[in-house]
Amino acid sequence: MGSNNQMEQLDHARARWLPPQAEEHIIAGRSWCEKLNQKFIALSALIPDLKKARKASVLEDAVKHVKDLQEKVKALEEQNMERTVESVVLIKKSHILVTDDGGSSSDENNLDES
Amino acid sequence: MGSNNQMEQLDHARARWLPPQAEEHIIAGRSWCEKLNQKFIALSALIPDLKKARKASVLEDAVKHVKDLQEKVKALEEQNMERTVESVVLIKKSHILVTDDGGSSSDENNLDES
DNA sequence: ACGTACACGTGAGAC
DNA sequence: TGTCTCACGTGTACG
Repeated sequence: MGSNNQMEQLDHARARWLPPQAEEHIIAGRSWCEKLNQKFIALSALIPDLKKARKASVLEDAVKHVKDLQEKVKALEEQNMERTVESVVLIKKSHILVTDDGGSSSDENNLDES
Repeated sequence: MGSNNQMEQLDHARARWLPPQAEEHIIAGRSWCEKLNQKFIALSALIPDLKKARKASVLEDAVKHVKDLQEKVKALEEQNMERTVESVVLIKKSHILVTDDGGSSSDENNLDES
């Protein structure tokens, strides 16, 4: 039988011969891909309620989550400022009550709480 | 020009003929890749101080940024709780001062400010 | 000249 | 079934 040609070597599993340089290129490409995948996994681990293990979903949900967190930070900062103001107002009020010297002649110290 | 054989078609720019099915597969693969790239861009737009426009950097810095934001949220929540407690204490104190019924019979209302 | 980063073609598997 | 998703090989470009 005359089947001992090159085709015998490069059959079922892409085992064809390559110059060592090209093989390193192949390995470089593969490990780059694997590295990216690890980072995808690392990112997806930080995202709550990740439905689908798809790359597109990881990126999409990462965007949503970052936006949510930034909103949350903003809301908390505002709330925090309110609380600070409230404390200051209360302290001032206490001071007024303690020293008993406030509010009789001025109209800007009309402090009401809701 | 007598060179109108198939070689004319598949010359310099991979313009070889393909069955329509395979061509759709090619287009599917390409648009999937483009879609991912758009999401990469969308994510990188949310990340401050992104040095390099590399996919690996986007994923890495996204992880860092999410962690930073989560820490920030936690810190703000704690601070907010402190402020809330402070306000409550001040309100209670004010109430005591106003109603003037505190401290004489109970030892747990010993509120001091520093 | 070598390594890194990437887009695309493509085969395979999932749904 | 046809579509979607992905890993990998590979050509290309940049440093």
